[in-house]
Amino acid sequence: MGSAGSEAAFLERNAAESLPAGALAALLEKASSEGRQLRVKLGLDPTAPDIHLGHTVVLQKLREFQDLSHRVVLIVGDYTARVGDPSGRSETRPTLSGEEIEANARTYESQAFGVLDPDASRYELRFNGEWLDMSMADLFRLAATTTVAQMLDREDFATRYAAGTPISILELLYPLMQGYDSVAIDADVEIGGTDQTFNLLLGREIQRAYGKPEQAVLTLPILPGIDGVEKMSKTKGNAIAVNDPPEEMYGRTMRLPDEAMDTWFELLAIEDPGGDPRERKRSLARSIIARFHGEGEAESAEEAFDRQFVDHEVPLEVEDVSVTVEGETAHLPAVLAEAFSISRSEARRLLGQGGVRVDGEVLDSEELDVPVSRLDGMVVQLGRRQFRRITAKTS
RNA sequence: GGGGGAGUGCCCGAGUGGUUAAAGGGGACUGGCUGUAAACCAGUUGGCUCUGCCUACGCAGGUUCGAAUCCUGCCUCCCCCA
Repeated sequence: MGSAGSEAAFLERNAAESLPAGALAALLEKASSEGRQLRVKLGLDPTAPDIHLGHTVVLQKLREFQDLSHRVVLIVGDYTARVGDPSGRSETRPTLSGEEIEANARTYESQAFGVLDPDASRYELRFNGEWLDMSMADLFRLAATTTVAQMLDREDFATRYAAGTPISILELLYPLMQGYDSVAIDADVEIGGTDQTFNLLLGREIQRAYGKPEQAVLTLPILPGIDGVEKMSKTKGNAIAVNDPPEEMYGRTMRLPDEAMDTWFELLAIEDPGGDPRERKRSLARSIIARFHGEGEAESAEEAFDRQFVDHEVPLEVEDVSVTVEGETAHLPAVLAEAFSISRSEARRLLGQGGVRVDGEVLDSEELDVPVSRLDGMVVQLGRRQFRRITAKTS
């Protein structure tokens, strides 16, 4: 099985697991001998339209399949999203309207095309409402495929169950719906992070229950966020989104702990130049920006970074804000609160901690009322990395 | 249907009538050091017209000079029994 074997090895090289063993190679072989494409599935959550680096790890893998001329099927979980909050206890996830989901999906899609090949012969986008809007009878059939014991095999369910944390029936239904997606689109392969292992494998069970061939499962390691520990996610604030501005990408990458660099280089498939940690990280940052914004942007982001954090100068581009003042004196807490969208109390705290600068000079926390001329047209720095150019506007 | 337990600040988690804006930890933020890394040191982490005032311990009432702490109703969750 020569080439199919080496293709499998290539695809599996940076994967966490390829299950069951040998299945992927066998599928590639079969596809090649039958002259057909493999259908490679990825489900996505339409509540989070912005793609971050963590998503790109999986997308990159899909791209590799495409480059081997297989077909990627992205599934938008519009139906599951409309049902509402799956994890009963996480912050109320607003149920989205059809239009919002559609819009999110399109945003996601356009961002994903930064990595994926949009060619229609190798790409397909589907909404699972197409088949999940099923009758009770159909749901019964689906629900009968799996036992509670099987569900409790999943580690997070088992943990939560043991800890007495609520698990809604709806949540138990989610893996089933995801598995049914594989039935509906005849998935040959499904890809996901290692945290999806259970769901992906359950998809096999469900396919079998419906008399379909079982998909191969390829899991990829989870990319840690810029805290270097937790899974990258927007809500945890440790993500770098592919459409973040270059300067922000650069700065956020530089905050990555050294220990996480190896993982990032490997999972993002960026060449590691070696050398001292600082240079490696700078190179990592440039490569990330180059990938999503181009070489030129990478250069200028680095220059902006050096200017701001190595030379400690005010950035070239600073956001302008106009702030309302009364008369000739400005009340600092009020001005800062308005300019940076924080509370006045927080502004006072920052002032007291020496965290506010005007033109590089720390503001005296004793004087809360200053002449307007001291602020008007000046660049105010809050903490280490927030800058605003203030324009005073008399009310 | 019955019995028991629980709901505290961004998160976890102490506190069972008074000096509690609420211990401790985590996270986050600020300052120092530095490579916007790690480690470490110091501090902050409800709001405001800020040497004080207001609002807060699931929700709504009540008892009391005084409640997160006691009582009543409601909501939510967990466990056990049927």
